[in-house]
Amino acid sequence: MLVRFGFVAMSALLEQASPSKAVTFKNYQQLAQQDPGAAMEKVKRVAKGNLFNTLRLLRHCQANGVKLYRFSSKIIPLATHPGLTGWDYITELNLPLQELGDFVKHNKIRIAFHPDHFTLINTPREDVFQASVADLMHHCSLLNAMRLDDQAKLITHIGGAYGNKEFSLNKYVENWARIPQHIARRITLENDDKIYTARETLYLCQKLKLPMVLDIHHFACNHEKVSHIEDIYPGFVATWQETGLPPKIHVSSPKSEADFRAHHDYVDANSVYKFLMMARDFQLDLDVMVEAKQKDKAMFKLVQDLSQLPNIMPVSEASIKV
DNA sequence: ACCTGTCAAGTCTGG
DNA sequence: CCAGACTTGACAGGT
Repeated sequence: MLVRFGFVAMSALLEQASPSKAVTFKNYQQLAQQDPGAAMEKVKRVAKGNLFNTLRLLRHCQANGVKLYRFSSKIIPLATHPGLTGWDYITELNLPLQELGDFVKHNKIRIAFHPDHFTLINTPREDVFQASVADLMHHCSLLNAMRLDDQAKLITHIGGAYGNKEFSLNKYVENWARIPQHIARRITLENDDKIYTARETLYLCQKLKLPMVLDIHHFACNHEKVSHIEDIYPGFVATWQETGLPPKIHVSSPKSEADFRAHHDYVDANSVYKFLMMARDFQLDLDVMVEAKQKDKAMFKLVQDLSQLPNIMPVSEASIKV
C-alpha cells in the first residue's frame, strides 16, 4: 500500500516563508486611529504576503514529492474579526487565491484546513455557535475561491464536554442540523487528546456520515481502558469509503513523559511503524499528516527512518510502499 | 540582535 | 466563582 506524508503550514527548511504572519487587532486599532486607510493597507499587505508564501510552500512540496499539505488557518489576518466588517477579502484576494487553487489542482496536492479550537459546533452558547459557523464559512470561502472541491476538507474536533459528554455529543448532532450543507460536506472530525476519544469520534462520524481523522498520538493520550487502535481502524477507514480519498491519520510524538500531550520536535518512527504494520493487513492506501515542531524537516526524517525498517520501500522523499 | 510579555476568539482546572 | 492554564507563532516594545 502507498503511504504519503505531509506537514502543517510552515516549513523548517524554507526560510522567510511564514504563511501565518499576523496583524493584532490592538495594532490595527492603533494604526487606524492615525490613518484608517493605512491600517487596512497593512492587513492587506500581510494577507498577500501569507498567500504568496503559501504558494512558495506548495512549490516546495511539489519539488520534494509532498502531496499532502495543511494551509495555515491564520492565512488572512483578522478575517472574521468583528472590528473589520465589510472587508471583502475574497474578492480582493481572488487572483492569488485562484493561483493557489490552480497549483493545488495541477499538482494533485491534498489540502486541508484545521480551524482553531475556538470553532465549536457543540457549544451550548448561541453566540459561540454563530461565531463558529462564521469561521467555518470563512475557511470554506477560501477553498471555494481557490475552486477546490469537497475533497479539500476542514478538520475539526467535536468540542467541549460542558460537564456532560453524552449531552454534549447530542448537542453536536442537534447543532449539526444547522450547519449549511456546503460547509457540512467539507467537515471531518478528529479525536482529541483530552475530551473525545477515537471511539466517541467514530461513533459521531458513523452517525452523521462524516470522514474521521485518526490522530494516533491523541489516541495514546486519551482512550478508554478497553479500547485498542486496531479495533477502531476498520470503522475509521470505512468513513472515507465514499469520499474518493485515502483515510488520513495524524502522527506526532510526546515532548516528554511529563509533558506527554505536547508535541516533540520529531516523530518516533517506531510508533508509526507499529501502526503501519497493523494497517498493512487492510491493504488500503493511507495519508499521514506529521504534526511536529520541526515541520517538514521532521516529516522527511520520519520517511527516512521508516525506510530503514523491514517491509518498507521508499517511493519518494515523502512517500513509501508498505 | 535578542529577550519578554502579549495577542480576537473558548473551555477546563484548581484554588 | 474567578484567575490562570492551555497552545502557538509572531508582534511590540524594550534593552
